[in-house]
Amino acid sequence: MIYIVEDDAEVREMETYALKSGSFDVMAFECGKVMDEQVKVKVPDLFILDIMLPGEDGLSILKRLRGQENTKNIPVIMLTAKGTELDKVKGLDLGADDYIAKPFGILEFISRVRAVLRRSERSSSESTEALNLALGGVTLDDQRRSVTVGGIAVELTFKEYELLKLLMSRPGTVFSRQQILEKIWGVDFDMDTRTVDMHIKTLRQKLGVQGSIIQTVRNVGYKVQ
Amino acid sequence: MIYIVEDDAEVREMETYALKSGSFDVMAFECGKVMDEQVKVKVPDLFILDIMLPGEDGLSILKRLRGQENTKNIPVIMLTAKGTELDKVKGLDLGADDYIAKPFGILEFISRVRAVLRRSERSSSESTEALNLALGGVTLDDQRRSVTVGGIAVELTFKEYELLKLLMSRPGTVFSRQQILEKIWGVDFDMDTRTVDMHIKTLRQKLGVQGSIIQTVRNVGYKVQ
DNA sequence: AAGCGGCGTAAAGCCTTTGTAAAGTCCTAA
DNA sequence: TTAGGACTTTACAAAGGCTTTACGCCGCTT
Repeated sequence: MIYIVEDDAEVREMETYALKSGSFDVMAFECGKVMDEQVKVKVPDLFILDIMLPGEDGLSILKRLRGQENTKNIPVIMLTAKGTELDKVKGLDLGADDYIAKPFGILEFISRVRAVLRRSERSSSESTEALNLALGGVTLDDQRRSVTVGGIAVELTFKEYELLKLLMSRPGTVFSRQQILEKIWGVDFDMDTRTVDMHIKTLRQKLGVQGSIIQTVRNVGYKVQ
Repeated sequence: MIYIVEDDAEVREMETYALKSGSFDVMAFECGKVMDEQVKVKVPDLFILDIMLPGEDGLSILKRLRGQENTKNIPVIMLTAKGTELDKVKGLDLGADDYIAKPFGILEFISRVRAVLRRSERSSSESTEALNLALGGVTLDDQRRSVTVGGIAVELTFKEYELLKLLMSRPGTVFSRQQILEKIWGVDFDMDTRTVDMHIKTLRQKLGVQGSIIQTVRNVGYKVQ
């Protein structure tokens, strides 16, 4: 969810339209005051603030967001009119995550929103990252994207690696083929394929003697243990 | 190396003496202008700025340092005379790493300098600085910005060098094209481009037989090993 | 025991990803 | 302004993984 504060109705609708067409959830507000109410209800993933606003300006809103515990780590993109103003604002460095000068193209706009969200996502999940799994003689180092069996490195392809990582992330838990397809392959998949079985097979093969840690649960799916 | 800006000669010598006795390298300047010349020659590990200065004051210098690419991540300690002034300055939060109120004891001074440097070192240890890498027959000297293969110097362009440096900074770790674009090309890159592949190609070419240390990880990115 | 559905395995074609050359663009220095 | 180098894009070739197809085996049900 993205919250926008922009006083000009036309610009506001353009931005909303652009982001929605980029398949983001958007709520737009005319001023910071109105947005504050909504922030109490739900904290968004990103704020987009116009700098020039009647009443409280964007910089002031930014400062306030940075001061509140629940919003201080939410990324903020500032929008500003003139190039000269942009430099000045950047120089202030009040902790916005990006600055975009008007006028801007829709594609650039979406792309920079995406970039900020991507960075924020990564930095927030960095703590969760660096999982280092070990089970039996099998180890998985997610930093290096490497797998060893009994200390010997094993080369896995992309799908094989993702599959093993998924299974090892929850030892003992059974994953259905449907779940596996959704997590690794993505969304819609007509459940009439042997692809998962295929990759399970090559995985077991490559894991050698440890291949038996991957167990078939008939009529349900696969698990490791 | 620590740079100090302090107009009072007596205080300046006291500070210099204190730090030298703490086995730091120090250079002291009477005003920001003089220091600027030296910064062009070499960027220090820490700035210590007096706030009250004739001409350009310390806060202004600080703002300038934060605005320049080569100094924006260098820690800064601000020195100020009165306790009341100290609070005011702290409140401004202009991004200094520590504030010390005069008068202060030599030991406290040294210990706080040490603390700031320690913190900065830790945070910058992962943001690759001044690294001297070697891997296989490939060496990278970041001081001289030179690369050799089997002892023979190889000429790299800017992007090629940055790319190799990034990859070699974490041998074994896979970098996605997206990550590479963000780190070397800058932030807002959401585009679909083969530029990275291109530079990988020329890099491998220039590294000759050692080109194979750069490995493709299909569907993920590149790594060196 | 036979039938049935689920699973294992192998091989081959397809399709996505990557390598590479070459043309094009941008930037900088003369 | 022009020339040169660095960088980027384009287009096509090559490679490799992914998916499908086909068939055999196994366990469960009837």
